[in-house]
Amino acid sequence: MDGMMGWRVAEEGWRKGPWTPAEDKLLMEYVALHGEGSWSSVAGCSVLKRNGKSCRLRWVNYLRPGLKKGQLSPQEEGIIIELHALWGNKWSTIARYLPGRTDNEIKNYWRTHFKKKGKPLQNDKKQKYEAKFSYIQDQRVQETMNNTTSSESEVYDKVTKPPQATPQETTDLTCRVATDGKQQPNPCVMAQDIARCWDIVSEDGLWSGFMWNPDHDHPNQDVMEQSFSPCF
DNA sequence: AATCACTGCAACCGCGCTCCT
DNA sequence: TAGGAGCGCGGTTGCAGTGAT
Repeated sequence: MDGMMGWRVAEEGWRKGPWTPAEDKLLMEYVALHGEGSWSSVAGCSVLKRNGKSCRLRWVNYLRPGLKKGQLSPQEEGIIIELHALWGNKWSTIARYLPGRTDNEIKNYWRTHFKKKGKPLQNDKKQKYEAKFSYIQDQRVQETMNNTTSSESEVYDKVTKPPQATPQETTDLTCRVATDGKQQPNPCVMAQDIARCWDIVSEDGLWSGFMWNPDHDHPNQDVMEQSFSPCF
């Protein structure tokens, strides 16, 4: 297919370009057998002529169980707008708050719908959201200032920046430590932000439902409910 | 019906971070 | 502590599909 599709022939014998169903099957069998991770060993353990990087990308973006296919809902669109206004191009971070969606998908969606087009309505909406989120961030800075001895700049960093993988921040506003020891954004903080923003946005009639409607199935519903329930 | 332009999306690339030796 | 390997992330590329002319 490489030649047919016009993709370059890979160096070192690796295949590149679109994946075939047979390759997908091989990769799924490999993951079922060995689990996720250890992507560099895929080539050594299977007949797949793909490098580890390619395998990981294919798995994460297409084969992983629980992935949502199809168009993003208006709710998801709203979440992306909000989180992008807050964090910028931290696609993987944003993706954590959209179960079943990948960073690549969100990135593509943003580029397609908001960066390129620049439709007046969408720009208006985005500016509106950004203005309101700026207001919320200011409020949170004031609240945090009242509760800590941090300098204003430090507080702004905590409130506005995406979570960084530094141990010091694992107990701060934006991070928590997962059971595997890795830092994760704290969904509670985002829930509060989004819930408050939700109130504001709802006033405008821009959105029409709960952000993650419990009536809607999604693969990580238990985790999401567990994460968000203390905040609402 | 043919051609062109635009859009959406899958996949690749390079860089930086983390972990292990 | 330094260096290498592996992994994850963000940016970019290129193909396929679709609508407009």
